[in-house]
Amino acid sequence: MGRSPCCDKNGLKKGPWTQEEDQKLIDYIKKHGYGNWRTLPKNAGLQRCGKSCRLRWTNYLRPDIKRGKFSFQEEETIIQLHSILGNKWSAIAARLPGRTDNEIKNYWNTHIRKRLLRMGIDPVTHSPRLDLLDLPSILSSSLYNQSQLNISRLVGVNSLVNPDLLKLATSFMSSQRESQNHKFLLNNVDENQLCSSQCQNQYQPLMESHPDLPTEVIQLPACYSLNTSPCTVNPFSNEAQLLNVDQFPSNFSHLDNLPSNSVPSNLTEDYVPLPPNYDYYGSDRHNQLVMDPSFSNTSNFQSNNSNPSFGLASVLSTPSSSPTPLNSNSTYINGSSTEDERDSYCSNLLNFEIPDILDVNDFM
DNA sequence: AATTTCCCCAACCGCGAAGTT
DNA sequence: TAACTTCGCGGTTGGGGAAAT
Repeated sequence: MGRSPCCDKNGLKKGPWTQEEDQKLIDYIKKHGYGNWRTLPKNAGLQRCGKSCRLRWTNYLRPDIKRGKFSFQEEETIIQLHSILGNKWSAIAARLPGRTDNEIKNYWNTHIRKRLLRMGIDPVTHSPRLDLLDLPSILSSSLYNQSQLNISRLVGVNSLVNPDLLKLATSFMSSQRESQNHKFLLNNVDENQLCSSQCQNQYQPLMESHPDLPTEVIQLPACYSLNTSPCTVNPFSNEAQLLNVDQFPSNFSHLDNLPSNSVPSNLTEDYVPLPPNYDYYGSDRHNQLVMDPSFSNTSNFQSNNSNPSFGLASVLSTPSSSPTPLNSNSTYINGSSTEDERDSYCSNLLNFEIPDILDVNDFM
């Protein structure tokens, strides 16, 4: 309730900070510490509102801030955490020492999010999006040529995405590879009747409203990794999971029968408990965000991938409840027919539920 | 070289939660 | 318990630099 008065109304300065202002703020906080942001600017001799001072300090001047490019490790961690926490940037930042929520949010919106989209991964649900499958790029990758695509290990996707759908996606690729031997692919969706009536029903409304949408352009992540080089992750542990195109059903009606809220036991096998040192980096405001130990002790959803941080993957992705709709960001292309426009259709195929055993609140 | 477009990121805005009176 | 204050979070904006034309 209530709100602090706007800076404008007090005639306070806005906009970029000068070096002098920075120095004043640093000097004051060095001497007196921070807190009571409302009175701080006055005491520090700054013509700024407390909010602005706090933001400047927490996002820029704080001595423990790590500046510079995000490491690959950090990127992976962000993705994995985002799959669990959604747009809880402060919670994500709490687990990335030296990074601020603002920095992570910016990095997500400007880099990671776009990259996931290009890779055919829904940045909100962290699920592969069949509607975004970009087979040409996948097929051109050495990864694919080596038949080493390992969808089940896609970071952040492997846990709750319906395994049959992963098979489906894999099979799409297999089938397309087959057809590539004869001619350039991507024109066989209809011919091969790969889309079930269910799928077609989901396509239908969008296709009607956007007849120009290319039905053949389907994108699957070559690897849920930011590494653009061929993935080196383990191949499918069970090659049988890679369905041959010939085995692929002519329709997917069986998907209707799949339990939407079940997590196959084999999907939990890759998980080990969280490392015990899940703590944060100092700032008092984040101390409350330490990982709940009860979770780390009981969860079976920690990935055993090389990432030392989170491997919870998309177990607790932020599907429909995500506060940020796909099209909420400026990177979301509006207007013409784009890959983003295709985001909506068929996505229901990848819906999944959070198992009851997990309490999302443990992460908050 | 000039202009336009794109992209990034620091900073702002508004809301809700938590704390205080 | 209601009213008010303060703080923190997430979404958005816009200035400026880079890239493209």
